[in-house]
Amino acid sequence: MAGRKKSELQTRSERAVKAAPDVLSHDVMMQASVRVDPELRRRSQLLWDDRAQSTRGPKASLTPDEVVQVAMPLADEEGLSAVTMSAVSARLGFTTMAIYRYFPSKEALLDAIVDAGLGLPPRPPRRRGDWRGELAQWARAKRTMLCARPWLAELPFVAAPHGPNWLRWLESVIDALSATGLDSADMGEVLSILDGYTRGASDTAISLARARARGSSAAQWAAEVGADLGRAIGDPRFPHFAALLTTPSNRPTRTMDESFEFGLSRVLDGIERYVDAAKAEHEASA
Amino acid sequence: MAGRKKSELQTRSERAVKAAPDVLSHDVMMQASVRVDPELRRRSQLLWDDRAQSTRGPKASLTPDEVVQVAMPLADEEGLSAVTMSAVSARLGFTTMAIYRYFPSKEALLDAIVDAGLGLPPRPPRRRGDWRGELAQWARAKRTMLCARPWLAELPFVAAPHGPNWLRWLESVIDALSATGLDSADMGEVLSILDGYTRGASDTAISLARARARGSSAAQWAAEVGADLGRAIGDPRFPHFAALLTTPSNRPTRTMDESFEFGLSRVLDGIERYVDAAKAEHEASA
DNA sequence: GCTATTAGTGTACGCTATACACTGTACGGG
DNA sequence: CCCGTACAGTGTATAGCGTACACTAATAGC
Repeated sequence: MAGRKKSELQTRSERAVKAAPDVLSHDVMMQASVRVDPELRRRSQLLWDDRAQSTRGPKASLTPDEVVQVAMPLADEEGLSAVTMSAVSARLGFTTMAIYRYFPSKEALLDAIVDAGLGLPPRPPRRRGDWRGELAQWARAKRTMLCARPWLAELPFVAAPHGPNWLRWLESVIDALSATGLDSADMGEVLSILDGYTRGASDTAISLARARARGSSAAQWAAEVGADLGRAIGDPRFPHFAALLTTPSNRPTRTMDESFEFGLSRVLDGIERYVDAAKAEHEASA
Repeated sequence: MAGRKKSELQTRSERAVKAAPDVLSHDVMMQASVRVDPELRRRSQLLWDDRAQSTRGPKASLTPDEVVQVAMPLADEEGLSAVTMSAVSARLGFTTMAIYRYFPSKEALLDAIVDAGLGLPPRPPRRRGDWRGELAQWARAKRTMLCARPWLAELPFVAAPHGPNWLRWLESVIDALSATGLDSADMGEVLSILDGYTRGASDTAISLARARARGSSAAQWAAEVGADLGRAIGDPRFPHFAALLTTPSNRPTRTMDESFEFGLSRVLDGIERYVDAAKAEHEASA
């Protein structure tokens, strides 16, 4: 902490990197004895520990959870940028600095808000074993959650500490994946495909919903996006895209939900093919 | 513009939404006559127009492009948060307010920086028609680009205007997709799967690279993430995840690149299956 | 040359996060 | 019992942000 000049808030994703992709091994994940950035460690701890061991002094009039429960509606109603320390504290009826008794920085508060915003993953069905159905259910639930809290998509996913709810979602999808019989490494990859698709598709839905709220109809949203995209028509640099815009589909138009389901099926197709192949290979060797 | 009180910067993704997914039809995209938020329209225009029709008055000592070309290294070197109006102007040797002669707001400048940061998509190969190979090449190029400019991932993808380079990437992937013979609606879905996977996988790679830059080894990154994730081990709420962490893989560990390739293959498998089915159906009906 | 237009400057404002010194409260040890 | 200590919440101050606005000075058309 000592000697740091710049605002701590800006450290969330400050340091840029030339990014040489490299080994991310399973084994290395298990080495726990390495020294870790103390600030990140602290933020992570705040998400997990119940810190209630103080005895002396006045009683706290709030809990960290109360602060989060007040801040979240603020984000829901007025967007993430409305979540300022003073706005949150005003809703609580305290001064701005009071919040710093519960969270050491806005960053830490946001971590908690995000994790609370994730909520709980869907309950597994009673009849287990249909991994494809369960993965689909998980993806639908996640998309619904992300669309319900669009401000989650405004935060850089990268480098945020992972709280209890984040881990619950992870546990949930791994639970479903366990029925595939895949190797643990493969499970990780499959998971990243499914999650990547789900988040991307949610972005699209959010983008539509947001424009809808801004103005009015889907038509207006289309006009806004189309204002960019429409430039492509007639521009010699974008012939295929222009063709895609102008060529009408010969089947009935899909709704957003149908689009999501369509893509989800393709994703699960790819996964299923690998699961089957892996199963066959496993049986052959046994 | 008149009467707006809040900082214009915060409007990028300000208005939150209850998000009822709905129709996103192809036809509605084509209705161009709808009224559009004038500010967004303005920002979009700035990305596309060459605005050089002034005649009277002193000559401009800069161009918008020069500003962007100075701002981008700033983001590369010191992260997105280092891109402040005063930092950019200082590098240019002008006062802060000078930039506002070229971009009406920081938002508009960021739009331009992002589009410049996207760069150009890969050139299509001479031998055309191998759509699977071309899609893979596109995804690899996009991942490389995203990893090289990790600050792109820090900006909310949602609702940003789409500039020329963004459209070039889109054109490029649609070009490759054209060889599939898919319906235009289907192409859109397939594209969203591939792009979602690519962006998600890039996030992971960035996260690793960033932690590497912050501290040192992959081991340290693993310790940071593991500090969160390691809590799961022994926690009764996360049995499957703990099992995944502790069960060693029986095959050699994948590198990040190998992981990406593996997932990419699964994604393309799913797409290929649909392409084949669609082709078969089309031939049957013809 | 006059004048309208425009590039860049200087100043000021409101907003942000948050450091720091303070006040008052309430428990635990004497 | 009461006093000292630890801690909750307040008040004030600061640095930095984006940007509105009034200004100066330079340019080109009439």
